[in-house]
Amino acid sequence: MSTLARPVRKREVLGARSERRVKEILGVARQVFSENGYENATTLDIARQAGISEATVFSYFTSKRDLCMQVIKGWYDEISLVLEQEVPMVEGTRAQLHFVVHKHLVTLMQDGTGMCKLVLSEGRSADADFAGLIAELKRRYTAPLMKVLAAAQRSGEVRQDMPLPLLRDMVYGSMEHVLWDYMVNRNKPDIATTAGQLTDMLWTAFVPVEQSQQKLAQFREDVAEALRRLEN
Amino acid sequence: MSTLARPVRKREVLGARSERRVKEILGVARQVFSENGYENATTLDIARQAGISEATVFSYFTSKRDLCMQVIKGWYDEISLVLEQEVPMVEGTRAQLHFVVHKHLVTLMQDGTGMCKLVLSEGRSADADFAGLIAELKRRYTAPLMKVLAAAQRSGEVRQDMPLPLLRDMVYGSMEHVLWDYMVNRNKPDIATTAGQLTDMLWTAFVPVEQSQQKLAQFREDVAEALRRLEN
Amino acid sequence: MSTLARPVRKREVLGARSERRVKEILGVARQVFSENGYENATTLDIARQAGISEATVFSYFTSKRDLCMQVIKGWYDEISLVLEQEVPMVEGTRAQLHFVVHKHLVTLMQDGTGMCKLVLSEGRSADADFAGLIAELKRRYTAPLMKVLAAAQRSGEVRQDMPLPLLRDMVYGSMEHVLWDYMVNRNKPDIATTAGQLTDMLWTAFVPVEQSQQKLAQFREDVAEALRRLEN
Amino acid sequence: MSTLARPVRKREVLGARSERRVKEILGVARQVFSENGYENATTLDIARQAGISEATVFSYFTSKRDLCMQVIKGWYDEISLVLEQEVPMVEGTRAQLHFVVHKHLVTLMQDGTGMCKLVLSEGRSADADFAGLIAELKRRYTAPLMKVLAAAQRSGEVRQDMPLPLLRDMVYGSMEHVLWDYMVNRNKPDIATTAGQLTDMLWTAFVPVEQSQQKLAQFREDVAEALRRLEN
DNA sequence: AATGAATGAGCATTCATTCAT
DNA sequence: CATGAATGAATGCTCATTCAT
Repeated sequence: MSTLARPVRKREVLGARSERRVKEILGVARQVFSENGYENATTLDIARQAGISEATVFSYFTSKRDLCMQVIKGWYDEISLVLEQEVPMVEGTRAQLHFVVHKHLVTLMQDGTGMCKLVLSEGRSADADFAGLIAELKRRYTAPLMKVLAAAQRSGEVRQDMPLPLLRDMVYGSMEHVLWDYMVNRNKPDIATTAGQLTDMLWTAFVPVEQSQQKLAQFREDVAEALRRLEN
Repeated sequence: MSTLARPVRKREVLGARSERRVKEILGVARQVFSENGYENATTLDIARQAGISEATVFSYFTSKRDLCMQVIKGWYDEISLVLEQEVPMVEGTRAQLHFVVHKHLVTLMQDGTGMCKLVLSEGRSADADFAGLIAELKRRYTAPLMKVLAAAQRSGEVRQDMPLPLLRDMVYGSMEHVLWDYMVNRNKPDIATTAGQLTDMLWTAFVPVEQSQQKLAQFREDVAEALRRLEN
Repeated sequence: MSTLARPVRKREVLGARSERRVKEILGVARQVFSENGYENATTLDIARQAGISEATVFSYFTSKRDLCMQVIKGWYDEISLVLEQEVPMVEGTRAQLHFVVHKHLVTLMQDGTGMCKLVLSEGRSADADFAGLIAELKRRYTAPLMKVLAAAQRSGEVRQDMPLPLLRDMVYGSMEHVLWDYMVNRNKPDIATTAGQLTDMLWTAFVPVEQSQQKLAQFREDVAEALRRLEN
Repeated sequence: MSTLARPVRKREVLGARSERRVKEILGVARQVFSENGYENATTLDIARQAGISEATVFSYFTSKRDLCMQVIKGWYDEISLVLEQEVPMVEGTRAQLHFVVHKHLVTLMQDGTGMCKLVLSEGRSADADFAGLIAELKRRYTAPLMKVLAAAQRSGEVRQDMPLPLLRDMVYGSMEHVLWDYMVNRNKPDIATTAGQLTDMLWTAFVPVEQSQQKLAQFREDVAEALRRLEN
């Protein structure tokens, strides 16, 4: 099942020209895969759009699946790198959350929804390797925000009674559905506005409740206590 | 809406036996499609698992696509019906939100997430009909909650400065990611707990900020006033 | 290969109701076959248009091929019968030729070219039985004209230096192409006019040459003889 | 004219080897199609007989239909070219008619009548493209004779009171039936003889009636006059 | 290094035909 | 007598992948 150790001779040592080729192919493949999805994209299509032969594609990548995985990995690496570098430059937890949300929406929206579809749809696949890799990439991609939220939880700036993964799911899940809506219904919302609104609500949800309902509860407790004393 | 008018050999469902067959096939197909996705599922596989010939499958469904659409529709119809009936029986907006969240998680979790995958993956598809149908089904499925939230917005119980679709996206998006997590990492969370936490945060996010704070302030004011009078 | 002696029980003894059924089916089948050709006609289509089930069709006819053969035979029988009865009622060889030509064109043209196509196209088929039957039917169909021409040849009214089959081929071949033209190009000529012109030319071709060129040749011979004598 | 713009895997013929392959396949296909007719010929059969895989066939031809069309076109092109070149080399209208008739009979007879069957049978077909192409090819094929006849009509050498298409139909229709006879009954006539007889009759039918009779009368007159003078 | 050429393995779909009821 | 139901056997067509040159 695993695609290791085939007796096929594939290029391993990459010269400068080779490297350029690889990038060329990856570029085209990203486009083709994101436009058609994994199953409906064809290696021929990729080769033709890259101006090379199918055989050449297969001399740089062991299989269609391999190529697709590299495409996805490349995309994640790029965007992850950006987040890793830029998130720390933003000050304040809320601002960082906003930054991540905004960046995510902008990036996936401008990509024409292609990569979004690809990652979301093909992220599963019966193939375990595939799914595993994606999970790992996703972990790296969401790490910057996770770090921020974790720290905020430790400092008490964010609710501590909620599991961190749940917070993450709320952030990325919400955005994903927004994007999905855009993809399917083709009605592009104003990114800045949506990012603002989303951040607003998310932050409201994340902030410790003692600042609102919990405080109320506490106060209610105090009053109850006062009443008890009073009755006595 | 778009089925061709060819002299199709498709049987109209008439007798009781037919109906059973259709359900049988739909059942198997749901399984196969949700396990492998549309593209990787084969009609032969479905036929074999149903213990019938491929031809028989095609005598009840005009095409693979048709079959898949009916599978998805059937699944949505089931769950939509439940929601439509039960949501109104729950009292209070927050409780209704909690009910929907809990139901959704339970249903998809116990379904092995297969249908979830299928719907999410095939929701796009190059085919317009397909995507259109799914969009419609989704609309019906989310309608009960949407009604609740809309009413709550009108009554001021829920923030009015946020677009309704965004609220919906937060609810369903968050849940989807939770399920995704489960699917990929196979770590099944406690559904009741997760549903509670999610509802908690969502509700916090939805409730008008001023309202909760105002309420708090008002309450504090009232109590303070009462205390003053009492002490006097 | 031959379709004899299958253990299948087919209806043999036909009651009055059965006979009606057979005719009904044959009527519909003629339509369907002539509209779509043998290969593209389906037994389902025939059954549906006859308002019965496929199974019923197969209880009256052993196979699709059988049905088609009977259709063709029925058509030929009808038109042959007419010719056999009416041709002798026309007086004069030329008039009889004209009658046959006109009848043939009218019949095939009004039939919407369907049967024409069917007979002409499916007349061959890899099946020897099929082709054999058609040949026989054709023989009967062309017999009336053949008789007329044969008699005319014997009486010297028609050239005797041409094989009778060749005369027949000219008559039916010419007409067939005229019909073909109509079928493909959809430009319907005036039947009466075309029949007249065709008869005119055919008759001119059939009439003994001594009445024209042969007479001339004879005359030339005479003159040559005279010249010879003169030179002597 | 009507080939789809899908990302077809069809090879463009480039090298010498490709060209050979194409011809190889076309050769086999001509055989298979003409033996079994379009519907009963299978791509697998063609591939096997060509000693290659089905996939290879489909890499040179977009579809079965495409392949068949090319076969027919190829055949027509060959024979059309010959006629276009050789007919003008023959002198005299009658001789040209004879040449075309003879050539046609020889060609189709030696071809085993397979192509004849194919063209006749598939000339219609529900497919408009197909029928259209064949009509065009037929037009080209019959053009040389048509030109000859048209000129002859203009010069008065051939009857002007008959539509040109009718003349054509008589020529090709007659021949077709002769071939049909051969095909079905397997009695091969002597081609030269048949060609002569057919030409004789056709020419008799085409030549203006008055002309031949007038010529005869004129000739008789002239000779009589000469004789009178001579005798005096 | 690059590719033209070839293909094995599938897959959805069709349809004449059978048979239990 | 009629048929609903079921199917075996084909068939056209696709595509990732290999390999000699």
